[in-house]
Amino acid sequence: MSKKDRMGKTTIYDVAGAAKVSLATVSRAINNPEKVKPETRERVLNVIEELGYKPNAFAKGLASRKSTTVAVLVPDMSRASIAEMMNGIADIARVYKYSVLLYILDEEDSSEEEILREIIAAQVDGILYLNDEITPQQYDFLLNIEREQQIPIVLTNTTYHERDDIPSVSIDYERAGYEITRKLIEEGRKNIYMVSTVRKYMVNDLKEKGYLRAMEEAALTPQIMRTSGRITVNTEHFHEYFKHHSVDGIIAVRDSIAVSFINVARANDVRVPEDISVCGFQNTKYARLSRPNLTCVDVPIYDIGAVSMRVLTKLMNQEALDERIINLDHGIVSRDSTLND
Amino acid sequence: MSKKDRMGKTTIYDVAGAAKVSLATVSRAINNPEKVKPETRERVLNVIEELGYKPNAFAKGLASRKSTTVAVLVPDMSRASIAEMMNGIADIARVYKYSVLLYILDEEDSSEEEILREIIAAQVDGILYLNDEITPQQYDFLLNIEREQQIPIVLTNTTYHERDDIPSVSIDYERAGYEITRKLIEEGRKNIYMVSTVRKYMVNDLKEKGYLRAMEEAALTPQIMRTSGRITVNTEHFHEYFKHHSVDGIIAVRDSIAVSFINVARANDVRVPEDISVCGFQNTKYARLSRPNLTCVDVPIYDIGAVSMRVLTKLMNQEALDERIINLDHGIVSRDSTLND
DNA sequence: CTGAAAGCGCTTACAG
DNA sequence: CTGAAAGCGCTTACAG
Repeated sequence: MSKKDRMGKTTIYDVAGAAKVSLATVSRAINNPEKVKPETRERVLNVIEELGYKPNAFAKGLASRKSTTVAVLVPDMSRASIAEMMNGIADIARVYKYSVLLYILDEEDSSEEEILREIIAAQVDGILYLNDEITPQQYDFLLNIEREQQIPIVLTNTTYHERDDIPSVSIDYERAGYEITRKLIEEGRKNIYMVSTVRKYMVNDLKEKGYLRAMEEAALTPQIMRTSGRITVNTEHFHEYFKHHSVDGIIAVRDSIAVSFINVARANDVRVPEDISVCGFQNTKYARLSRPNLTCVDVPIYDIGAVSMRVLTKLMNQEALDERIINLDHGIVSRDSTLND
Repeated sequence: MSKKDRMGKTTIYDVAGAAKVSLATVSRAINNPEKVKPETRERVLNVIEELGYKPNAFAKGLASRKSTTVAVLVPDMSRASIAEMMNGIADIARVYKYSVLLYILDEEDSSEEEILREIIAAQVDGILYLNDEITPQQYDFLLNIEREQQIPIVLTNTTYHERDDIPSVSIDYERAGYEITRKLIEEGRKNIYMVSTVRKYMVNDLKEKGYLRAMEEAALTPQIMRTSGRITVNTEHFHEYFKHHSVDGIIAVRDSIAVSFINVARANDVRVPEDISVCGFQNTKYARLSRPNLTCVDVPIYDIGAVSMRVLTKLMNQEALDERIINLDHGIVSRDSTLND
């Protein structure tokens, strides 16, 4: 009988039998190798290899009360940042042998609370929370889960004001907003608008704050225009703007919004970057496919995912964290949609 | 003690005690309501509600040998199509109360086999396989899993030649390739190139087949250029092409490749669509952000995800399938990168 | 329609 | 360093 033929059906008893030890020893050889004599360990491990044995995850979870599973709670998956973050999360999860349960928040599906209950029932060891529209109630609910259920949580790519009750991994969006605004100011731009979203995302809030700070410092009038994320809606909205406002700088909270804006500008015979500087946030593929190429804040999305998963593993192991609000470094990529003297 | 305070810690014994029945009855009230007297059921269900009881997923999985969990195996998550498919999958999974375990195939991480073993150990009830680079060995391995482990599998957004041993949900990419090629031929294009990928994806293979069929039918010489998916590499590659070839039509297997091509064309003073028609596949955001807007095959990505999850639920319930190779309808969106008389 | 009991495949004190 | 045994929280024949 080849390995394949009973792949996955082998139990710990089979291994114990074949290795002529008790099942307790098999368990130890796997989970606490240092507690079993090298020869025995060797023998057991060989049998495991030979039989293609994989512990039954349910039995293990039930007995140990640990699942080696984490839940990742995300809003709409098709946002470019989320997908790339998942890559970072999955890679690190794999290194630390955690499985990833994916929960996608549905627009209509009102109840995030219900999903969190599900997550708890699933007995996950930790939660990665990627939703950056956090209300005070949601924050409290999360905090309650962390405290009562003893399930560690990490906020990924967002922070909640300055609170560190729940650790977070992100970049300093306020500073990034400030820096990119400074850049346009130094180019000599005066009428710099920030194009943000109608919906209130924590991260966009921070970008706005940084923008406001830079504008005020420079004694310029800040102007925030709010738009939906949808291309057609934005397009119309921007057309309207060109009729009624004079603008020479645009900072969009997302690359794709910046690209939409560039398209409308050119359709209105406004030259980018001669007449107007445009920049975005994230450094996605959109930025490189746009003409002119988009200047933007470079957000290390993959790393944010990876690091937050790493932080979560530490929490799950009861290890102490050096800092609870972790801001990774970001950059600014200067391309052709700004003046860059 | 409020509901929240022990959310998730309540066991079936607590419920049984409070409802004054045995745990067997509680279990039945949940899983086979018709087997318990209405009054009793009512009482039990009320207690469950009151205590905020959620069955422990591990105990349930261990005892029942069913996990109500499906594994989704995907290549690189950041491909636009994958993310959107996940939305469809997650929505339907939620409707049928399945949890989704996410497994991302790593470039370096050679061993897909190893991951599949993990998936089996996780005791999933079904597998959605979204990887469209299938080798004969991989197909056999999957088939073996389906047979030996009795785990239903569905191929999502791909098919394997014409085999239906493993059901698949996709669109008819061969036909789509044919149709989009016909479109350019009808515009009067003669030197139509297909830009495909270096790596061999099943779906791109099918697109190529359709392209070849249309070209041969029209007695035109088919020319396939293979490129990587990476923007910088493509850009250089395309520049080279303009020097040495005369081209008046381009069908790219992905929107983003088409957009790269448009950019290079314009940089070489080739007008789109006057001098050359360009089209892509998928109808992503790239297509709408590009200038000119990109004509492309419209692939119902969300639906492909949703339907394949639905098909999987049927298989997991031992329901019969009307057809094992399901091709959803696709469309062609005519925009400004082609002539569209 | 309901309950007592075995069993799912592990982990983990407890002895030795 | 190793084994016997209890227990994790459910499901499911089997009786009644």
